[in-house]
Amino acid sequence: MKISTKGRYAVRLMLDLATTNSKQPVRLKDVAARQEISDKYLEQIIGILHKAGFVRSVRGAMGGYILTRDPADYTVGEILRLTEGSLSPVDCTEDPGLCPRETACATAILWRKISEAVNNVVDNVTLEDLLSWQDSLTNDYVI
Amino acid sequence: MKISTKGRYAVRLMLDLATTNSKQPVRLKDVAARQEISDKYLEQIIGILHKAGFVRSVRGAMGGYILTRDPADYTVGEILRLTEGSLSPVDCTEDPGLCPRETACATAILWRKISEAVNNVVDNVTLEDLLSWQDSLTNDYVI
DNA sequence: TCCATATCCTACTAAATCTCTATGAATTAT
DNA sequence: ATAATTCATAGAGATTTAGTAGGATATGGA
Repeated sequence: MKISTKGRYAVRLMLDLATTNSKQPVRLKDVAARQEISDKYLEQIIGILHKAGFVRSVRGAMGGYILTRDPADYTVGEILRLTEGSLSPVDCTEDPGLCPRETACATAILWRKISEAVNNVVDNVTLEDLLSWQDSLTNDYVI
Repeated sequence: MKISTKGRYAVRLMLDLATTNSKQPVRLKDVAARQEISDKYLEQIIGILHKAGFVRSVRGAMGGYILTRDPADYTVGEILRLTEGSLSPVDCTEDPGLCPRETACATAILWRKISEAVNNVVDNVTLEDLLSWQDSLTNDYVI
């Protein structure tokens, strides 16, 4: 029941881009350094996000990546589903006909409830929410 | 983000015992046949449940397993945590000090929200709930 | 033009985890 | 004694995870 590094790194990567939120492309190497993640691994992950149109890339020297939308317009759910696949705890809730026991299976109702609970969180948290949480954490609230 | 067969089978196993709900011990072989699960694999799983006191065992011929409590007194959360380990999507929410970024990490708040959402479901669903759902599914509701 | 700096692409791999299977010992009703 | 059952542990094949490695491609600036 774990989210793999791929999905977690994808969220941190997107949050990092949202944090700098510059019109200038951000180098992946810098993100990797700030987030302390292997840059080669991040390359693969941003490739997925790029292919899905979540980021725009600028190739060559002085290149990098830029968000294509406003941070408020990315939900964590999109990012996680893209990189992790379905967030359902079982496959049978996704794919009707997968399980012959389907119609009589009480546990399927349970798995669906879990799935809905997870979706309800991730589909209602945006990168902007993460940004504001980040602000709250880093500010000392000293008057 | 999947629950493994171990956890899912454990729930189905416990639900099966709750369904027969007999004072006589239920043979694991019968559970395995009904649930179409490898009986040797189920042996391992019930071993965990037995060690935790969730079931009582009767050894030897005519032996088997019996629930130690009323179905209403088992939450799915207990069963899943016992067999799957923590249901948190990341380890850092469980183990303070695990991650050096802890205090400034906005994503940790997200993971905690997901964790809470999952726990809120599984800790509020009992075997008795599963039993009643099962009844609704198998009954035709023909008047 | 040439070079340094980026992204882009694909293959590979070590380690862990998952999902059982296998073997046999211990226990008990008949 | 025998058959049926739980109990304990080892191992194995497949899959997934979490990266590495090695380059090809594109671009800004000297």
